Amino acid sequence: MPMIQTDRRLEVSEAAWRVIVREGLDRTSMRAIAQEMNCTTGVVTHYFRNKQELILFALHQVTERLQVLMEQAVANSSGCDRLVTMLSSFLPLDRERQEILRVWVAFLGYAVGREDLMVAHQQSAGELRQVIIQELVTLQKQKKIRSDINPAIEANVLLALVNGVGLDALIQLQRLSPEQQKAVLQRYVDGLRN
Amino acid sequence: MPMIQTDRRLEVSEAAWRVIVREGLDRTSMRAIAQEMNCTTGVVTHYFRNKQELILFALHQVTERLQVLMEQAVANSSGCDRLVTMLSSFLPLDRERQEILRVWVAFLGYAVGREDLMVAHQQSAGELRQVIIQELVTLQKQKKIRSDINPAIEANVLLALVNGVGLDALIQLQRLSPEQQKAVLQRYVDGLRN
DNA sequence: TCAACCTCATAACAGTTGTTATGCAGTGAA
DNA sequence: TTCACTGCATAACAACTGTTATGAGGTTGA
Repeated sequence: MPMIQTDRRLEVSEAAWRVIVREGLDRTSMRAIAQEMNCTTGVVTHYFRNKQELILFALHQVTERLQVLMEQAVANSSGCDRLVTMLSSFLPLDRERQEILRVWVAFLGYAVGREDLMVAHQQSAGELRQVIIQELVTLQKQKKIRSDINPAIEANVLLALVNGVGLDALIQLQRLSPEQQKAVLQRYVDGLRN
Repeated sequence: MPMIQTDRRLEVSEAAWRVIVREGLDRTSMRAIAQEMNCTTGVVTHYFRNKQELILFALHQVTERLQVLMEQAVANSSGCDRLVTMLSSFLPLDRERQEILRVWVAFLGYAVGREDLMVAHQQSAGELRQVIIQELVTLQKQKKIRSDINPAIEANVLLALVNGVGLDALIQLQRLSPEQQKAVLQRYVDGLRN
């Protein structure tokens, strides 16, 4: 088991992301990734035991980057606004979040029919859900949101809403504008207020 | 150009669906589909010019089946209940709708990085959106829902909600139960009432 | 009967896939 | 220096991919 530099693994993973967004996940071969890095498959196979490991690593980066975005939101606001900002991390409001969404969707489709990958998806989704639950519990203690709200359930609904709005931006030609996306989220959260 | 029996094409398409759900879209090869039908690739290539055509046909079946579900809803209810029933077609409440959702997600992920397939997705999503818009316009004329609602925008939000809730059932281990899914939809639509 | 056609099996094609083995340049430690 | 090890290129492997050509059996209609 060689000592492995995380930076280099990240480089491979990011190259994989670019190929996924540009060509699609099923056309993201070892050779395509290597070419994207201007090197050969030797690099890819050196840092990842096999493709499965690479895929899982790249998928993990989705959650990683989403959590970074959410933490930034936590730092810069409070109350219900903070919840809205956190959930905005899932909306494709800028180039970065659009890319995250596309990669996420590509992996999700790829996970259909592959139980192991779907489980990995469920785990990362569960982590994000926990963050939202925690936030809802806090808001409820502060009496910022209604007491009849069940945080565990409401977290699912909130994530469903932002994921759905994100998908809308992907699949609808007459899609919601970024402002409308934010407005939908804002209005729904306002409905939770005390 | 041979005269082609639609029934046989449907058989191939349905076999493809089963393979997609069981094995994943990228492992759904011509040979796998043929094997699912207990015959050889000769059948598949006979009824479809190439794989692209097969994929598009199978994707079209998603919209087809969703529209059938929605039409059944239209026939059996009226008012806001009808809207709820129509939108319930997108929720994975039974085996059939679960299968539709999985195939839909598989195709969507497959469409990332393939502009032509994404456009096909957008077209079918647009069709479904039109149905919802029409229903909202009707409800508004009947003064069943608020007059400040913009049907064109609200259709996106409603579809985003049901798609998001559907995804929740796929990716969350602690997912919303079918009853909770319906309740979320019902509560949101109630909020549109006059 | 015979010819046209639909339906499908079989086989071969070139290209791509993930994986593995091999080897070479560089680096740091002994 | 010598030895081990990292980082990576190269090449080969079998398996699998979509596509295409060929032909056989059955049906239909003249």
